[in-house]
Amino acid sequence: MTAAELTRYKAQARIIKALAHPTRLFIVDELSRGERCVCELTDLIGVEMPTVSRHLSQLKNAGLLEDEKRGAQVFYRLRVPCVLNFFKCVQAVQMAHDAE
Amino acid sequence: MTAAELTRYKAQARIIKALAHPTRLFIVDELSRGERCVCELTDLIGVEMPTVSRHLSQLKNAGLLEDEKRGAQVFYRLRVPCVLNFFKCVQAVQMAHDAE
DNA sequence: TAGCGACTTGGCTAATTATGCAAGTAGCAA
DNA sequence: TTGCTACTTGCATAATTAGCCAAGTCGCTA
Repeated sequence: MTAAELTRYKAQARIIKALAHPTRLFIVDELSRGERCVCELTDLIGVEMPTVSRHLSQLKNAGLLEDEKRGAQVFYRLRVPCVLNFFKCVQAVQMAHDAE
Repeated sequence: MTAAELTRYKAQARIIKALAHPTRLFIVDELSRGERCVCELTDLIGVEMPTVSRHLSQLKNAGLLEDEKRGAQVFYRLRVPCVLNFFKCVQAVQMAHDAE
């Protein structure tokens, strides 16, 4: 693997890693139905708000979400809808695996 | 998040996590061009064989690869081609992010 | 301007992950 | 059966990640 390839794969891994957590998958799934503020997501998920906030930052830093402050609240939304295709493929993997 | 949802997201996260590493992305990319034995991948990647072997196990346990022993060698191949679509979407994320 | 609610960040700890070296297994060939 | 090559697994360590509580910021409203 060349240094250039390594750099490229690291950048890709960072994006995929942002999705590689149950809570963050839940967030993406929820945001596929429209924007949500941090407090709404916190209620839905059931962990402390600081934890949710960090998950959201991670997704945002990876380029998957964008945020908008409106008054005291911060709303997050999906930036790149194609990530939802991941779910379909993951299901295909699961079915192939279960049927082994 | 209900207990059932949590279980589902955990299972999905495990599969996505298997892809969330530069070396493992390289492996998937390489295997998209055909099966490879552990020694070939080891040469290409440039880390110790035990490390490559563990990355391969992780991908296999997630249901992404299958292996076949032929003589002293073990050949790995992609099991679910749709994971290659991930790369396209990841590129879309990167472009959207860079253009921000 | 004082106080409140919504959010982010700092600091810490526990858990997970990545990697290397060493040791073990399995197939083949002398 | 001895030895060699290909691979996996054990064990230890370093690095990363996830979570909580506490403290800080920012916008609104009394």
